[in-house]
Amino acid sequence: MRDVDLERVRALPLFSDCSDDTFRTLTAGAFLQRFPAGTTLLLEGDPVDFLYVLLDGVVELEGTWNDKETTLAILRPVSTFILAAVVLDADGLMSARTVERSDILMLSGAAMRRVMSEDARFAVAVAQEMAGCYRGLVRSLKNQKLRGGLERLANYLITQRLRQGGEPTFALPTEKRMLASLLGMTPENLSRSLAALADYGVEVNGPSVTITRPAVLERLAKPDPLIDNHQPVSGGVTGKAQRERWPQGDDRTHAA
Amino acid sequence: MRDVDLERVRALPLFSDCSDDTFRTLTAGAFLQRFPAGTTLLLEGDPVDFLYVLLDGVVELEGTWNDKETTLAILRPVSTFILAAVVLDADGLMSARTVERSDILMLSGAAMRRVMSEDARFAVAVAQEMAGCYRGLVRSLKNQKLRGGLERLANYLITQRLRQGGEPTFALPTEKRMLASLLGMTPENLSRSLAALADYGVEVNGPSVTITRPAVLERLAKPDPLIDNHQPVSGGVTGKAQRERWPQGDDRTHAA
DNA sequence: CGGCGAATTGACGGACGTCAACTGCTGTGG
DNA sequence: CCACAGCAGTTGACGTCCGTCAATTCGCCG
Repeated sequence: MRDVDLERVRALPLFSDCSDDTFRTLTAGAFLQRFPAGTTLLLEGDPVDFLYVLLDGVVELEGTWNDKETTLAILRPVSTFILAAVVLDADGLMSARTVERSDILMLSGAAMRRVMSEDARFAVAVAQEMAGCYRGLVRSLKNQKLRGGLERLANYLITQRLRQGGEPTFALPTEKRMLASLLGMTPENLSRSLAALADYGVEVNGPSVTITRPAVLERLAKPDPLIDNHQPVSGGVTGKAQRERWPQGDDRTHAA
Repeated sequence: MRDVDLERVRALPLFSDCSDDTFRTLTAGAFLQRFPAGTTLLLEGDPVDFLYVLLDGVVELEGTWNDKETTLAILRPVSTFILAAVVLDADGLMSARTVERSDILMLSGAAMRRVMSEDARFAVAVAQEMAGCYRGLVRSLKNQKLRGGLERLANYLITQRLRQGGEPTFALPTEKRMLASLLGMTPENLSRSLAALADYGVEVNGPSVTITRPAVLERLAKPDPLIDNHQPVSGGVTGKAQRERWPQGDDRTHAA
C-alpha cells in the first residue's frame, strides 16, 4: 500500500486524531483493493467484517424491499462507509456497489472495535463521525418527508453547484437514473422535473446543467441550513457572507 | 434527584459500562426537571447545551420546513435524545416537545464531551449509541422511500403489537394526528388507511386496535428485518423461532 | 452496422393531499 | 346543569402529483 494513500486516510477526521500506535494497528492488517465498475461490495443483510474507505471512484449505497430498490447515498473519495455496522458488529442494512472503478481500503472491523476501547481519542473520533452521519440522515429524512419532488431536485441542483465550486454550470455526478432514485422519484419523473425547471432558469444538456437565474431557482427551492448541508468540498472557497448564513461545519454526507 | 432515577439512568446502555468516576462527574452537574405537556424543550436550529434523558412521559421530535412539519420520532422512557448535536457541539436539527407531562434529566453537554476523551469505555458506548441511532434512521428512510402509506401503516401496527407484548389487541401510543405525521401522511389519509385495513383483519376502536388475522396483515405488510426493528421492549418475551427470524439485537429506535 | 440501455415524451391511472362538512368528546363558563 | 366552543377524528368530493406502460430517440459499445 502506497504512502500517498496512507496519508490520505490519515488525513480523514476519523483518523487524524488517533495515536500513531492505533493507526499502525489498524492499517497493518488492512488491504487496498481495486474493484471494477458495478461490483457489489456488500449485500444488504450480510455480516460486515470490514470498514471500507473509498480512496478513488464512486460507490452507491442502496436499500431494497419487495423488489424495489432505492439509492440512499452516492459516495465520492475520500469517505468511509458502513461504520455503524462495524461499531455494532451487526449485519449491514444497505448494499454497497461500485459505480465506477474504485480503489477501496478495507480495515478489519474486529481491529476497529478492539482499538476503540484502547484509544479514547479514536473512540471519540468514531463517535463524532457517527454523529455527523446521523445528522446527514436526519437531513435526508426531512428532505424526503417535507419536500415534493420538484423541490428536492431544485435543492439538489443548488447544493451541487456550491459543492463544485459555485460556477453557474456544472455536471451531474452520476447517471440520471441513479440520481432519480437518490431523490426518491422515477427516472421518467426526474426527466419531467428537469424540463419543468426550465421555467426557473435551469438549462440541461445531457449531464451538464447551468443555472442561469439562481435567485429564481432559490425562491422555488427555499434551501434551509437545517436540511441542506452546503458545506464546501475541499478546495471550495466560501465567502464570508455565505458562511454566516450556513453556519454548520459538521455533518458527513452520509456513510453507514 | 432520587436514587431510583439514578439507577435507571445507570442501567441505560449508554451509561452501564462507564466508570463510577465518569458517571459521578456526569450526574453531578445534572438536574432532573418535570415539564408539563406541550412544552418545547428545544427548538430546531438552536444550540444544544444538554443531553436529555427521558425518564417518564412522552417526547416528540419534529422537523419543519416551509410551514410544514413532520414528526421524526416519538420517544418513551427510558431514552436519550439529541446525542448527536451534543457530541458535535452543534445546533439541533429537530425540535423536541413533550407530549405528556414528562420527567427529564438534563446532563451538561460540555461535561459529556470532556468525559468522553477521558473514559474510553464511555466514548465507545457513545459511539455504539450513535451507531444504533444511525441504523434506526436508515430503517426510517428505507421505510419512507420504499413503501407506500398503507404498507407503512400495516408494518407500524405489526411492530406496535410486538412491542406491547404480542397480544392481538393493543393501544395506539399517541394521538392519531401525530401518528399520521410520523408515518408521513395526513390525518385524513391515516383515517382512510385504517378503514382500508378492515379488509385485512384490523379492527379499530378509538385508540384501541385489534389484529384478528395476523397472517393476512403480514402478507400485505411484508415486514423485513432490515427495515422493521422488532426488538422486544423490556419485559417482552421473545420466542426462539422469532429470534431466529429477527436476529438483530442492536439499534435504538432513534434519538437525535 | 446492429443492438442495447439511458433518456425523453405522452397517455393513463392510482395514490395521496386539500377542502369542506359533519360527528363526538371534553372542558369551560354562564 | 346545561350550552357552547374547540378540537380530534371521520367521511366525501375533488384535484394534483407521481408512478406505470409504451413508444421513440439517442449515444455507446460490441
